[in-house]
Order: sequence, then C-alpha cells, then structure tokens
Amino acid sequence: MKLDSEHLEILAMIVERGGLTEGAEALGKSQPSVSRTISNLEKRLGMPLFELGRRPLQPTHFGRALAEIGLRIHNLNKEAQRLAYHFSKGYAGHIRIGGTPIFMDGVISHMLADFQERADGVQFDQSYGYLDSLLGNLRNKTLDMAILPLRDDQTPMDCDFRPLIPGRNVIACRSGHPLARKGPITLKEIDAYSWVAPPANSPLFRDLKGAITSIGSENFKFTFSGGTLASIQSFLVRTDCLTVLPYSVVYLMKSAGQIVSLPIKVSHPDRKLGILTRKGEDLTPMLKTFISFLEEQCENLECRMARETRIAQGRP
Amino acid sequence: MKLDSEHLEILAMIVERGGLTEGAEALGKSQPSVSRTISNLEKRLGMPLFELGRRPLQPTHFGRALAEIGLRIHNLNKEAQRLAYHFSKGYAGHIRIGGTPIFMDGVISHMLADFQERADGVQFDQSYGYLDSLLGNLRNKTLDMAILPLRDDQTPMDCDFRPLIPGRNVIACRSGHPLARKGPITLKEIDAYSWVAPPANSPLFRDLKGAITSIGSENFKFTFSGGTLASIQSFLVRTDCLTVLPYSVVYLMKSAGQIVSLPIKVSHPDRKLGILTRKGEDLTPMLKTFISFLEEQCENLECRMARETRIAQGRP
DNA sequence: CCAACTTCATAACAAAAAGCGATGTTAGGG
DNA sequence: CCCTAACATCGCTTTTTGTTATGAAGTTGG
Repeated sequence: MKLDSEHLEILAMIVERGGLTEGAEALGKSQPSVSRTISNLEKRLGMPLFELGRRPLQPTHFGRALAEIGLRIHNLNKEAQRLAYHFSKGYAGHIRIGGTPIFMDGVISHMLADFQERADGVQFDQSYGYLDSLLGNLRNKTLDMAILPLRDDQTPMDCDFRPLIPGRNVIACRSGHPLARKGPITLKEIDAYSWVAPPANSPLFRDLKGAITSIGSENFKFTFSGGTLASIQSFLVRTDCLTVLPYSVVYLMKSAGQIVSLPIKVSHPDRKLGILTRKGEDLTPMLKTFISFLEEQCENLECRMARETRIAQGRP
Repeated sequence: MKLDSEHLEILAMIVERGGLTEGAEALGKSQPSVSRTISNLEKRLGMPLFELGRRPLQPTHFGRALAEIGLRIHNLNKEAQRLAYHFSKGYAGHIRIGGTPIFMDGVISHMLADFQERADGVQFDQSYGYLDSLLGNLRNKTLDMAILPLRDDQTPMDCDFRPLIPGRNVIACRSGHPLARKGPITLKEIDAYSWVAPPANSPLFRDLKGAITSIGSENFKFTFSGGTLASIQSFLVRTDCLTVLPYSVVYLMKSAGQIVSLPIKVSHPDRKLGILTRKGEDLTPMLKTFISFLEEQCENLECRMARETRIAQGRP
C-alpha cells in the first residue's frame, strides 16, 4: 500500500509542533486540510495515528514511529530545496572543463582552487586537449567549456569565444641561470643553451619555434620535450636550459622563486587565451558565475603583469 | 519554494530505470502522467532536469543530484510502508506491560524473551505493581496490559480479564534442603524452619499466611521479606528457609536445579493469574498477537506442570 | 539517407485530491 | 457548569493527477 510522502511530512510536523493547529500553521495550510489528511491516512492504514479523545492531539506509538520517518523525509525535502536553490543561484553545479595543458596547469588550476572557496558546491571535471579534440568534446557535449589560445578569426561558427588574456610569450629559465643576472643579452649567448619544448603537437611548440627564430637564433637543440608544466619546471630548475612559456604562466611561477623570464623580446602569437563555449545554449548558472569569475581573475592578473612589466622596464 | 516529495521520487525512478517510459511503468503510472510531472517540475525549478534532445532521457547533473535525494526519500517511504505493515500485522509495536513482581520475573519475563524472537519489532516497557496501581495505570492509559492474580468476581467493570494459569501455590526450598529428600513431611518438621516472605503488601504475602495456616503451622518466623524474586532465590539457596511461591514460578526455576517444591498440599487462592486490559478498546495488532502468544505459552506450561505433578504422585 | 521503431510531449477530458471558510463537537480548565 | 481552545465535519471551489489518443522527435538498421 503506497503512502504519500507528503502525508508523512504533515504527520511529522503535527507531532513535532505538538498539535494539529500548530502543525497546520507551520505547514502554511488550513487546519481542516491537515485534519482531513490525517483522518484519511488513518483510514488507509487502518490504525489510529493519534490517541482519540485527547485534545492536544497525542500520537500513538505507531504515529510517532511513522512521524520519525516523515521527519527524515521532510529534512531530505528541505535538502533538495537547498540544492535547487544553490544550483539556480550558481553556488553549486558541475563543470566539465578542458584546456591546453600548460595554461590549465599554470594559470587556470590556481583559479579553480580560488573559485572552490567561493562556491563550495562546485564540482570540476578537468581534462586536457588541443583545439580539435576540445572542439569535438564541446560539440558532443562531453565538455561544458574549453580554455585555449585562439585567433579571433578562428572561432568556429557554432561557438562563442571570450578572450581572457593576450597570448604573450617569454623565454624562461631557472632563477640562478647565467643569463638571468645580465642586462642585455646577445644572440650568441642564447645560442649556447639548449631548449626545453612542450609536446610537438601543441600550439605552444609552434610558438617556441617562432619565438626562437624571431630573436634570430637558429639553434634548435631540444634536450627535453613532451612533458607537462610540472616536468618542464622540474627540468628547468635543475639545468641551464631555456624554454618559451606564456608570460602569465611564468609570472605565477615566479612567486616560488625558481623560474624567471629573460628580458628579451620575442614574437607574440596573434592569439588570445580564452574560453570557448557552445553558441546559442543558455549556460548553467554555475557556469555563468564561473566564467565571470575567470574573467575577473584574468583581468586582475593582466593588471598585475602590466605593472610588473613597467617596473622591469624602469617605468614605475 | 516547496517541492513535492513525490515528484522527487518520480524523478529518482526515471533516472534509476534509465528512461521515462520504464520509470512510469515501475511507478504504475501512465507515461504522459510522469512526463507532465517532470515538465512541471522543470518549469518550477527553472532548470532542466534532463538533457533535451536525448531520447533515452538523460539526466543533467542537477537532475541526477535531485534524483539521489529523491531515491533516499523513496527508500524512506518504503520503510514507512514496511513499518505500517509490521504494525498492522502485529509484527511490530510497543507494549507497556505491568504486573506483580514475582510472576513477572518468574514466568512472564521468560515469555517476553521468547516472544522477542518471534516478533523482532516489538518493544516492551515493563513495570511492576499490584492491583490498585496497575488498574490506575491501565485507566489513565500509561499501561496497555497488566498481569496479576485476580478472582473472577474481582474483575473491574471497565476491564477485560483473560485467565492464564490457576493460582496454585507450593512451598519451595533449596534442592539440598533436609525436607526435600523425605517422603511425607510432618507439621513439626516444617515448624523447625523459618520463612522467606515477599513484600507485605503483595497478594502473595497473604497467600503465604493462608498456606502456612492451612497446613496447621502457626510458626511465622520471617527471616527475610520484601525482596524480589532474584533476592528470594539467592536467599533460599544459601539457607534452609522455606517460602511459598506460585507453582509455575517454582517449576520454571527447577530447571536451574537449585530450588525444589515440597510435596505438601497447601491451600490455593481462588484467584487466577491472568491479563487485564481496558474493555471496549480495540487492542493493537501487536497486543493481540502478544496476548495470544502468552495464552499459548501458559497453556503449554500448565500442561507440562500437570504431567510433572502426575509423575511426582506416581501416576504416569 | 531513409524507413521503421522507440521514446517522449501534448491535448482533451474525467477523476481524485487538496484547498478554504463556516460551523459543529468535545476535552480541559477555571 | 460554562467557556475556551482544539479538533472534526460539511459544502464548495480549485488544483492536481490520471487516462487515452495522438503528434513530434530522436534512434536504429539496413
């Protein structure tokens, strides 16, 4: 015999409040309404839920036992309400985010951590990939958003692109590196060192090649390639190798004091790091708040980087 | 915004069964019914619960999260159904039982333990008392049943009395007692020992006096009185005192091998041990099954006692 | 790529449930 | 004994739920 969960909740409220009238009040219903509900429930169960002939309605043992279950149901219902509220306000939700490895590891992961503190109901599914795979996953809806470098004219028709940070690259090395303490650096000095490269199919790898040629060097000795940011960093601090990384990544790594950027101008790719989402689909509230959080954080980061640059160039 | 718990249950079933149609089937409802329910729920929440444009209806993360809560509600609802079923069938319930101490300790407590195995959802509140207090507690509904010795004509108007066992008393002593190994016992021999008595306000105490005078003795030396069955028993096994106890109590104590009854006829009170309940009130199913269990057990006990008596008298 | 099939959404209507105010009934308290 | 608070009942309206019939959209297998 199926019981209506709502009836059990009503029973629970009556028992908890110690009376039918108070219970009805707490439920926002009229007294006759809950009276009949209880009456019907008793009829259906074939057993009294309340002692009859007692004015401050007193539950039977059976009624009390059912009311306990009803209370638990009521609490779960309230939990569901909270959940719905959090989801609707963007305090909770699920985000499947994919992006290019270096930038995800070097910049976005920090922001994920910060965002977690603000919206503790969020759950991230992170994955890595380059344009093609990210776009594919966006389209087949296994990804909610992608973070990658993109030229404005590269934006696919069915997607929206929100730029976060310009794609400015720098040459990076360990902080004790012989080149790090010098002022101007000559091409010949740089040619003396070999390079650490990201995976060969990454855009950053093409950037690396462009950057090296842009400063006139043609030395392409790769001592190490194919690693993630963590292994690149570990390798750099233990050798005198150089590498090319987004300035934002190096900037955030600087605080650890192991990696620095060299004061050499290199060619910048005409791409911007940004967020790619499916077009014409209303984002979940969670996704909206997260995206605006990222935009805010990146703007802040860019501001700090600009100040740092001015200082380095002697222009306070 | 209040959610309907039943809607959450429906959502849970759809997610669990992997489709709206199967979910509707499992719920015993038509497919359009649950379809509209979900549709309304989504409208109310302002967020989709299922990915649109997917034929085997696939829940969103939000839908899945709500469904989990719905499933827990559904399980609680089923638990409530089980509870109601158990109560209605007498497999579960609460029994407030009061009775005269010696009989409760010596006979009923054994049966409570046995009953517990048969109906594991039962919960006993046991208390002690004599006629007046038991009757009072029955009337003000702090007691569901009382167990006590009563004359048929003593039954109060507003109560029902169900006899369980005739009130037959015997003289009891420790098994190694000098009188225990003899055949016929003379009055003079009995007079040599002093007595252990139950509380002075108990009916058993009056029985004791009656029994002693019935065998002609006028020796009323009370070495010990006022204790419960446990202390009477402890006292008896360590002394040569005698006492008067209901035969049923002694019979059940015999199996431990420390207490025996003496083969002397004593006067029997014209009362029967039985169950007193409020009249004109339909007993809970639990109480009904328990009472019939007690009746069955006592009949069985009486039968065993009768056989024992025949054997003791040499009539197999 | 096109049937054929499944699966879900919608419409229209009937039935049940839940809501309410007015009012009757009863237990508890001076 | 009467009064009051608490609950039950009645009559009515509104809302919800359920059903069948039917249409639309996604899936599948060739």
